[in-house]
Amino acid sequence: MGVVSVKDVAALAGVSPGTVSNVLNRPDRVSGATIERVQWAIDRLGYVRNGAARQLRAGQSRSIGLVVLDVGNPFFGDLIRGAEDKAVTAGITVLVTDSRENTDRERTQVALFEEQRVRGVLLSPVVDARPSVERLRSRGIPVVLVDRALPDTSVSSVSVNDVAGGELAVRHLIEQGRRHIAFVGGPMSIRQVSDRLTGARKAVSEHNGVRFEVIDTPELSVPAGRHAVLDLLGRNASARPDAVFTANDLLALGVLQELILAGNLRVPEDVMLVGYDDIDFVQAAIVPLTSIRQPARLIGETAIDLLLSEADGDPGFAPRQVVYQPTLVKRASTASR
Amino acid sequence: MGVVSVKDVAALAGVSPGTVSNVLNRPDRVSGATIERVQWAIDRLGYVRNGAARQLRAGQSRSIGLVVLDVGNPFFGDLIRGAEDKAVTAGITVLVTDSRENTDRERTQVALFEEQRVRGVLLSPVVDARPSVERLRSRGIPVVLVDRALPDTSVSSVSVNDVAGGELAVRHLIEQGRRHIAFVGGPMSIRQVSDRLTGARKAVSEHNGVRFEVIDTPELSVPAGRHAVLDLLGRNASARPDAVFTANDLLALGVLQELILAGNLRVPEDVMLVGYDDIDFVQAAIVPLTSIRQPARLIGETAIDLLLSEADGDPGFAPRQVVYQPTLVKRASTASR
DNA sequence: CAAGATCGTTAAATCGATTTAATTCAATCT
DNA sequence: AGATTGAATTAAATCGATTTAACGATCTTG
Repeated sequence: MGVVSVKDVAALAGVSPGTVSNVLNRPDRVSGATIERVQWAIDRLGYVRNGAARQLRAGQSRSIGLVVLDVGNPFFGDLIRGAEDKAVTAGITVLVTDSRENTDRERTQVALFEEQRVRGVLLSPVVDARPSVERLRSRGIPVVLVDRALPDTSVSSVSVNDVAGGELAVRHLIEQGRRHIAFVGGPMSIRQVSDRLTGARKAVSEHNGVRFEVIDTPELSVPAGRHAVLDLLGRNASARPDAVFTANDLLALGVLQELILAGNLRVPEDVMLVGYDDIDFVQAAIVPLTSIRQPARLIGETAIDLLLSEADGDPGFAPRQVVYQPTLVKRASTASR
Repeated sequence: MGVVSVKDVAALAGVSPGTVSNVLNRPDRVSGATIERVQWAIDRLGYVRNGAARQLRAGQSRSIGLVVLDVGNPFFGDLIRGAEDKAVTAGITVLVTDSRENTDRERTQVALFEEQRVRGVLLSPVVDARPSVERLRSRGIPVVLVDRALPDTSVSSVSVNDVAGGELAVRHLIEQGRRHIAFVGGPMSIRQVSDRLTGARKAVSEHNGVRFEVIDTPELSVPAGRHAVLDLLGRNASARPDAVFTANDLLALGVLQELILAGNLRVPEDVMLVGYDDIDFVQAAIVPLTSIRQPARLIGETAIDLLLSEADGDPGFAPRQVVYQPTLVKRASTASR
């Protein structure tokens, strides 16, 4: 029993394997009566196409790969949904893997997609996208970078201006009257993090008399945020920042949590707080958080569009770099009385 | 250029394709000198195995499929991570798709995995698991249900006792002195939801003089939670529940948010609140939420273990149903003064 | 009515890697 | 020397679906 192939179906329907294939792929070339007979045989035997064989012949698969930095992060959850929605309408499946912000895993996963001869890859790269991009490119597999652009224009990307986001956040804090700002985030090897920091510095440099400091974290998580705060708690009021900008919302939630637990510092009175990503949860936080919003879903959708147009090989195709602008969403964590 | 195959590698290295394959798969059967020569040719040409061809011959792939109800939900994020961690150690890749709590999507995705001849499928079913399970089973593809068991013992599953979870939550509310409890959740077609409700009813029935009502929601999201509250806000104090138990944390966060925004009802004084899943964010909520914790990561890990042992076809293999017990995590939202 | 066009179908080649059975050649044994 | 063993390698078959070129049958058309 077990494996039912076209041959079996063909035998039962009394036709050749080629005809079965035609029924499946170009029914217009087959007579009505034959279609019915073949369909009946297919149902009878419970036949299911062997994807591997199909793909081997076709040379490419019907799926695309998506490598994200962290499936647990709701920002990527939204991005994935945007991508999937667009992909299904094109009859294509999105296969998701999680690189965990780890270069080795990213490499392994890209290599797997390469072996699978996927139609294309959406990549949210850990550090330097170039090696992975080169690899895929040399094999003729289209790549679109998400949430990150490359300096040159040879590869398509959909990103958000992270420098602008950092600027927005810190400028807002300065406008709210704060003069000692701490940036919490890391590792700096992640481009989004360093870009946001660059933006923050830029905003600081536009004003005189603003102190700025950086607290490096090993990862972008709630616990890392909590840990980063410990350093601040011991200081006396004059040495302590009166505002914190974090590289993402998870960190911000961690910071907030630890401040509340410590009990002697109030948000926003003593410390204002701005996060990044505007995930659903920040508006339900102990103190609703001001955050920088990125159009996650839209990024996913646009990325699929770019990828498919590149994969369909329009002769006049040229890589495009789409850059969305982030927006500031003000909430209680930066409200001045 | 484009496609480099074993043939090209073999030609350049001056050996037969079979030897190249041996170098790749059983290097012990090949002499040292030959290995080196082949490796050199592989590097030189940038050869990458064609997964489809490999799999066609092998009859099965090196990946397993995981269908979750909602990638955006951190509970599944943790589950995915647990599964991936276990899988990589076995050299297997996890392909994730999101059914969006939609039966048609689930069917499509299961069918895709079927075509791909995956090693096995981890399924978190929308409604009735049976059709999908039957299909995969009849094709000899192992299935493990996650976050949901089937009444009979013919299929492996890793789940959490949702009835017990509902009981835990409501019993706690009653012990805290509440006597009018509302359950917020839906759609009831999702087994987890109805099980939690069953547990809640059970706890209610063990005490005299406890009022209980059900507010049905169309989905398990923050907005759905907010919407569900609107009904309660208009009531006067005697008709209003003094405690709410929600089918998951997202709903609870929505409920909390709307109560805070409305302004006239305090948590926990006027309304106590218990959520479900204990996602990271609930401890950073405006009022840290009491919740029912499920060992998400552990579920993912265990599911992979069961799947692999079934796939490896130990002769003495029998399906196992692993049921974990949920635990109550008490926080401010149910603190009595 | 013969020559061509059309339609439905099929036989056979193909995609690329793996595997089995066969072959070669050198080393070991009697 | 002749026979035996063993290791290294190869030729050829195979997995299952798709596709190309060819075929026979029916239908047009001049």
